[in-house]
Parts: sequence; C-alpha cells; structure tokens
Amino acid sequence: MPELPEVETTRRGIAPHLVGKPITGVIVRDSRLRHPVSADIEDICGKPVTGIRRRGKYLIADTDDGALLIHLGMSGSLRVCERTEDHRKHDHVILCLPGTREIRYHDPRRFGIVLHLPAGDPLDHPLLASLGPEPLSDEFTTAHLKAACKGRTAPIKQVIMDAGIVVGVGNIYASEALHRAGIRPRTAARRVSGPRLARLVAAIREVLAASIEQGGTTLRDFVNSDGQPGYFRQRLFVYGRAEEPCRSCSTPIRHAVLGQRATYWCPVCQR
DNA sequence: CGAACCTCCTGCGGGC
DNA sequence: TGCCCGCAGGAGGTTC
Repeated sequence: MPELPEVETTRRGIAPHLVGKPITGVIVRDSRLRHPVSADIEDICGKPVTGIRRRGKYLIADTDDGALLIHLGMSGSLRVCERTEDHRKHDHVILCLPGTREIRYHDPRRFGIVLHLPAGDPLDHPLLASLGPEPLSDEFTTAHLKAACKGRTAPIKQVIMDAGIVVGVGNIYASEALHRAGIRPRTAARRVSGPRLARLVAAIREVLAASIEQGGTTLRDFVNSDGQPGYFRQRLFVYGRAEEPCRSCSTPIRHAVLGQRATYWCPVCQR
C-alpha cells in the first residue's frame, strides 16, 4: 500500500486540481470500503476546497464546512481523469470537478476509507486523534522515540510501524530505515541504545524524504494522480531483495516474517 | 498495558 | 492450460 511517500505524492498531484474549487458531485459506484461510504458524502459538494492536507497516511480535503477524509488502504489510488473515459473495475468513488475532469478513488482490495466529516477540526476525528507525530516534523525526536521504546520487548521494526508512535512508516520503509541505521529488525526496542535511536530517527526521515523525491515506491498497484508509478523501488536497499547482494557490502539479503509481515535485512550491515 | 494472532478483500505469481 | 495456495504496501480487533 501507499505509505507516507506515496500518500504525499498523491496529495501533491491532486491538490492543484482541487484547491480553490468545489467538488461538484460524488458518484459512489461501490460503497463497500473499510467503512461504508454513506450518502452524506454528497454534503462535501458545493463549497470550495480550501486545502489538501496529509496526516500520516490519511488525506484530508478541507472546506469551510466539513471535510473529506481519505485513506488508500493497501491498494488504493486517486487519479485525475477526463470525465469521458470509461470507469474501470474498482473505481469505487468518483469526485466530480468543475470543467472536464474528475478524481477517481480506485481500490481493488477495498481496505481504504472515504468519509465525510462534518464541520469541526478533522484532526479530532477518532481515526486521527491518537496518531503519533509526523516523521518529517520537528516533533519526531530521538527523545520521543526513546520514550516509546522504553520497556518494550517488541521488535524495533514493529515499534516504528506503530502509528501511535510515529505515523507513515509502513512495511517497506521500516526495513529500509533499519538498514540505513544499521539496526536488526528483530532487536527488542528496549535494547536499542540512545545513539542508535538517534540514527534511526535520521534514517526514517532520510528514506521517506528520498522516496517522496522519486514519487514513491510502486510494487504493484501504486500510481500517482497521473496514473504513473513511483521510481523509488530501484533505490530500495533491502525490501524485496531476499538473497540478492546488499548494496553496501554484497552479503546476501536475509528475509523472514516478523509480526506477520515480510522483513528484510543485511546480516552484516545490521547488528 | 503490551504482545501475538486474526481479519477484512481482490489479484497475481508460483508450483504442480 | 488450469487450479490451488500463499502472499501483498494497512490497521483495527480479540485474547491472554
């Protein structure tokens, strides 16, 4: 699925088409997402969209009377299309724009979310209220991560993937950041030293920022708002590279399942 | 509280 | 060629 870089890439792509303009109609072709898309989704229509924000892996389209909350789940994408094109299978929700275009929410697995939020602060919504800091913000500090790791026996990889601790780090970038920081994914969080946690904070920031620059990572589904894939996949050091040589030291990359998720690391670079 | 496990859903690639 | 199985970028829920 889209992790933070893919969601940010999507945000940047759709913003110019939405900000300052009203959504003129919503077509729900299949309401069966993670939360059913209710009829009040139409309430978003008419008022100009004042901005598109990202919070973790959520997108928020604000108006001065309510907002749209969108999550892309595992297989979701938002594309800007000409209205005349035929809709594809799994184009579940269509946001009509003034002029000739529309935005299509496409999500084969239907793990995503499209919700209308009434007036009020979207960040107070239960789905957003208990999220941890943004990894690219100043609030994501070594001290914060250190406090989150204190006493925790869970593997460090699972801790950095916990959205209550820091948002946006999914399965790809967790493996990548740990490689960059030289830390084994399975290490108990409480056993990672302060200096190594400082390296990890920096590594998370660096890998996410570098991926955003490349338009994110496409493994299978992800496309940006123009329907194009992201190019960070070719820059991945470990994810999906089992048995291939480490890009730093040529040792074959290891693979194991950790907390039900595929995990990759270099046994030499990561200790 | 934390940790381990399960679940939602569709599509695809590998093995036979 | 076709069928079955396992696996996939998320995250909320249950159980102990």
